[in-house]
Parts: sequence; C-alpha cells; structure tokens
Amino acid sequence: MHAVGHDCSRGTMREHYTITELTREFGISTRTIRFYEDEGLIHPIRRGRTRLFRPSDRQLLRNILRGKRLGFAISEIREIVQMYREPPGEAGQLRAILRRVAERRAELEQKRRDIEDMLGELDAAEEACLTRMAELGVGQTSRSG
Amino acid sequence: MHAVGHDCSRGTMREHYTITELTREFGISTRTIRFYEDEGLIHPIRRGRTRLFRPSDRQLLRNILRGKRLGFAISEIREIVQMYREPPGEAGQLRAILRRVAERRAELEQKRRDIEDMLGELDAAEEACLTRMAELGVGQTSRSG
DNA sequence: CTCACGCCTTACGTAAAAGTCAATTCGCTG
DNA sequence: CAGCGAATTGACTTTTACGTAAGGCGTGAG
Repeated sequence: MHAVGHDCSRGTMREHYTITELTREFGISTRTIRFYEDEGLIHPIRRGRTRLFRPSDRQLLRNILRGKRLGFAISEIREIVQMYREPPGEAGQLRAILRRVAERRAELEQKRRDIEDMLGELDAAEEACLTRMAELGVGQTSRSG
Repeated sequence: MHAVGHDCSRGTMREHYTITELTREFGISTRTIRFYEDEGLIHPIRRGRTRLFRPSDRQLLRNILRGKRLGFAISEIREIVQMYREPPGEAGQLRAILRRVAERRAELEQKRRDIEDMLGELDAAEEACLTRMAELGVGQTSRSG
C-alpha cells in the first residue's frame, strides 16, 4: 500500500484519498459514493478515469452522511450542501438562501425536540425494566449511575 | 359529523378516533396508517371491520411519526415502540431490553451531535450570506437579533 | 328502496437508495 | 509481457414506504 498523490511529504494532511479508502473510513460502499456523485452531491477530481478525493471532498462526504443519519433525502442533502458553498453575488439569491437556512434550522430544531422526547421515553422504559427486575429480585449487570 | 364512541360526555378525553380524524390531525394518509398496522406498529380495535383508535393508539402514532422524522426505518420503530410496552417477566428479556435501550440512546445522542454540527454549519452559511450582502450594500429583510 | 359516504380489502405501481453482477481498463510487478 | 488487483461503467435487481385504483360492506338520509 502506498499513498496517492505522491505523498506531499511535508507532514500532516493527505492530499488525496481513493474511493476505497473513503468506503473503509465511513463504512459505506463504492456504489454509494458513485451514486452520490451521479446525484451531484460530490465532485471528485479525476486522474484518468479514477476518482481522487480531496480533503474537502472527504469533509463534504462527512456532511452528507450526517444528513443521512438525520433522515434527510438525497435531494434535501443536495440543497443543504449547496448552501455551504461560496455565497452568490445576487441579492435575490442571497435572500433565498437565508430563507432556506431558516427553514432547515426549524426542521433541525424539531428533530432536536423529537430526540429529547424519545430519550425521555427511553428513560421511562429503562426505569420500568429496572423496577420490574427489582420486583423479581434479579441482580442487574453493570449499571453506570 | 358526530363523535364516535357515543361521546363519553363527562368531558375532556375522546374515547375513540376514526382513521380519517387521525390522518387529518397528523397530515398523513389512511394508507400510511393501515400500512403501519400491517407492519405491526399499531393495533387499533375494531367495530365490525372499521378501525377505532384509542387515545393510546393516537399517542403511539405520535411516537411512530417522531421516529420517522428522525430517519428510523419501520423495522427500527417497531423495535423501539415494543420497548415502551409493559416489561416482560423474564430476566433475560429484561436485560435484552436494557441493552437495546442503551443502543438506541447512543444512536440518539449521535443524531443530537449531528444536529448541533449541522446547525453550526447553517450559522456559518448564514454569516457568509450576511457578510456578502453587506459587501454588496444590500439591505436585509427583517432580522431577528 | 336507493344512494351517497366513509371505511374496508386486495392488488398492482412507483420513487428513492442503494446492492449486485458483468465486462472492461489501468497500472504496476514479477 | 502476462497477469493480478483496484477502479471504472452500465445494467439489472432489491428493499422500503408508501400511492393509487378497483370493487365491496354498512348505514343514515332522502
């Protein structure tokens, strides 16, 4: 195994990643990454036909997967990552972005409330289980608190 | 239109809801609710073949939709809502539930981190837009802070 | 009685997000 | 140069989560 991008050698930051390196890092398949490219989420550079991913591509992929974990659709993620790019020069477009930022923020805050609620229910369920175990006189395995 | 369940009449809590009442309340289709029943997420009672939803069913549906908003699959939601039911009497099963509670909690905490990160990126994007607008000398429409 | 209305089941259709498989094509290595 | 491993494209398949259409039951109003 050797590094891609002739190993820039003055230290810390990799210049490029191969597709399989990223699949291993993020636990996804090459198909998934290529699919995201087809969908216009990510645009790796090419050496010949082989894809080379820059650190910024890697970061972008991280963002994409965050969106996925939160249940956003590809189309929504595309819209979201587009907002992270250099702001355009036209006032109307800027205002449009600001509006969408506000919308996404509202969605995320809803999701956050959902998480808090669900965590609360999990606490209740755990309590009920522990109570039941106490009733049964069963010793628990390794409790934190 | 009149109330189902001969209107228990001593006040606040509806006895039953029809399927279309719930679709209107939650903004989903009858197909969706029936699908959830097929998938074993919810078990309304029947009068003849017509489904009648108790307040607890309504609450359950609320939980299901929370799970959906957070990107959980039907199969995961089924597992989750099963944890909310009366704890079983067998110690092994209780321990299994406790384990799954811990797993789900970890997932939710991951999602919460994802949300915080994404909100941070949205803040950055908004800042960039506002800066750009200032550069362009454009007046903004209605800012909160 | 008939008709509309609301709910029911059954069955087929579909969009999204990949999985899987086949046929190639580089680039190196022995 | 033959071959092997890693990457590519393209096509087909699968799973999930419903949408949608077709036809039937029950009941309250006219």
